Amino acid sequence: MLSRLFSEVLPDVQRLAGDWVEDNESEECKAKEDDHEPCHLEDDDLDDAQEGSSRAESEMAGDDDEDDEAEEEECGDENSGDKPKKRGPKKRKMTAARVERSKMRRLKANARERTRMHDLNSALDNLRKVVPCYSKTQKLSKIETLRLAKNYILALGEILRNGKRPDVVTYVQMLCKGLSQPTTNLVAGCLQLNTRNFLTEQCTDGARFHMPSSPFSVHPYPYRCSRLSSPHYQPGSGALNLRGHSYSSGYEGVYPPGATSPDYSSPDYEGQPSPPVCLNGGLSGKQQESSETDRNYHYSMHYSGLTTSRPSHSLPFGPSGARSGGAHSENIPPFHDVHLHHDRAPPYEDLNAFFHN
DNA sequence: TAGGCCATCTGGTCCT
DNA sequence: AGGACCAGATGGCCTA
Repeated sequence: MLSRLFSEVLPDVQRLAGDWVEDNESEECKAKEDDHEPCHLEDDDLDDAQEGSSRAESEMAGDDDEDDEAEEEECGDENSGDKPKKRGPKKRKMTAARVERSKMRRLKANARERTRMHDLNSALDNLRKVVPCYSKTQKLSKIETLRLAKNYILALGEILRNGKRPDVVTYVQMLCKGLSQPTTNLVAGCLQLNTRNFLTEQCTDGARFHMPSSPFSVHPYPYRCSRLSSPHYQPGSGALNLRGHSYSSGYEGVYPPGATSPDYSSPDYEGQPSPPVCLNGGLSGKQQESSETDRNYHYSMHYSGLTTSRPSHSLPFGPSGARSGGAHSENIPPFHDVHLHHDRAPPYEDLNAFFHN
């Protein structure tokens, strides 16, 4: 909470800090003018910064008391011995003023670097929002976000090349290639949730869902995982293991819910959180740990402006967050705000149309 | 406590 | 000359 607040406020703070640095610099300039010293950085300052930063650092510690009279003093002491004189520009001692300027440069550079990293992170956040699984509370790590994004691109490219939709399992496998087990479980869990949501919606509500944007094909047979069909299968305990081809629950061979796709062609689309499917509800780990019969997950589904609640929705996935990891970590986030994006894949028809244009 | 992830600082390099 | 970019170091936080 604090960190989020901090991150939101930080840019402003940084701007303020930047102003502060600027102000300090100008104040410093005033001080230097008072001392008859030019406030602009001199060549030797740059030299100090570029060739002797470490030296500056070391001298920063102790030379602060040095007065400016010594500034023009050459470093003759180090050459006073038998050692041959060093070539190159003569190094000047770090005066207090130069140390201050060096500090200021460093502060400004730090602020720039922070801003740069924040920009990078916000771009990464935008990327998180457009890859198939998105959660505000359980963010994918940076590296996993990049891997998933790469897989997503490759999967979509594969769809384009083959001209046909992959089945869900294949799609999940493509997406999860190279991902860590927790992330694999998270993504697969998201996809399966999506699938199951659709089932529930359709069966209990008769809701009319279209899946124009789903890249999935109907699986020729209801997929049953080995674990599910195994007598040893314990509901709720099954970790998805896509790499081992052990899936904890059935991909029922249906389309996941499609949704009103955002206008990706819109220039102002910047990876807004996907509106189509939003899972809310008590899916936190602690709740799920309560009991087997308590695994009646309530969630609401936002779909084209429609919000419904569905009780008694059983999940074969265990609880835990993206960071929980572990052999049985199903890495299912609390689902307070999980957004599923795979339905954002371009409609097959659209892809074809695009292909033939 | 170890390991993963992250933010930040820092110095070096390259570019304009 | 200054900024962007990069990579290493460091310390904090969180979870198993």
